[in-house]
Amino acid sequence: MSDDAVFRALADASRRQLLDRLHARNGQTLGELCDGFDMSRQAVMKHLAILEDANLVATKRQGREKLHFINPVPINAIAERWIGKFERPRLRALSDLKDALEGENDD
Amino acid sequence: MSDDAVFRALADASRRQLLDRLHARNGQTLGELCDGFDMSRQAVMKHLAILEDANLVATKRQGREKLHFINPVPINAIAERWIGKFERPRLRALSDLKDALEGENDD
DNA sequence: TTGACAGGTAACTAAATAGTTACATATTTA
DNA sequence: TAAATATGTAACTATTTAGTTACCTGTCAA
Repeated sequence: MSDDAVFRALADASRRQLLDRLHARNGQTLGELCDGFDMSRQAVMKHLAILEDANLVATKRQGREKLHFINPVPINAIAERWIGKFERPRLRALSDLKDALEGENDD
Repeated sequence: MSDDAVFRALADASRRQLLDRLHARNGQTLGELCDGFDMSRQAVMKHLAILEDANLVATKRQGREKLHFINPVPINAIAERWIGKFERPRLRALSDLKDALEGENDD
C-alpha cells in the first residue's frame, strides 16, 4: 500500500465526493453511490476501484451487492507527514474555528 | 484557493519530495531545491509553481534568488475533512506509535 | 559594462487519466 | 427456469500532465 496510490486517489474531485458520501453514510452499494453522479456506472466503479487499491475504501460482498466502507487511517497519515508535532494543536484550533464559523466543507 | 488545487498538487511524488525538503529545511532557493532531482530546472520550477498556486508553498524574492517556504495549513485541512472528531485521538495515537517503531517516512 | 549567475517563458511531445460504449457474469425472484 | 437486478471486464478516445529543449529577463560583481 504505497503513499503514492493514496495521494493519486485523492487527486480527483469525483473520488473525494465518493469519500464524502461514505463519510456521511458508510457501507453503501455501487448502485447507491452512482445516484447523482453525471457519469456512467462503469466510471464510478473505476473510481471506487482506485480508492480500494489505495486502501481508502474497504469492501464486502453481500449477495449480489458490494458494500463500500471508508478507511480514515491513510488520510490521517498524510497530515502527520508535513506537520510538526508542535504546530498541530494550533492548526487544529484554527480549523475548528473555521468549521464553527462556516458550517460544512465544499469542493 | 480551491481544495482541488491542493489535492492535485499533492498527487505528484516529485512535489511531495519538494515539500519534504522544505519541511526539513525551510526557505530554500530554486537552485538548492534542484540538487538531487533527475529533472531539468524548468521542470522543478513548474512543480514549485503548482505548489505555490495551491498555497502549499509561499515565496519571497531576495535579490536574484527566490526563497520557498512550506505552508502546513491546507495539509491539515485535508485530514479534518474525513476524520470524525472522535476518531482523531485514536488515529493520532496509532500514527505516533508507528513513527516511534519505524523512524521516518518514505515514498 | 561585460560576463556570470539565478530565475522565467514558451512551444512541443510522450504518457497517464477519466470518461465512453459494448458486452459478460453472478444473484435473486417471479 | 427465465427475467430482472447488481456488478464486472475490455477496448477505445479526448484531455491533461510531466517532462523536454530553446530562448529571454533580471541582478550581482570584477
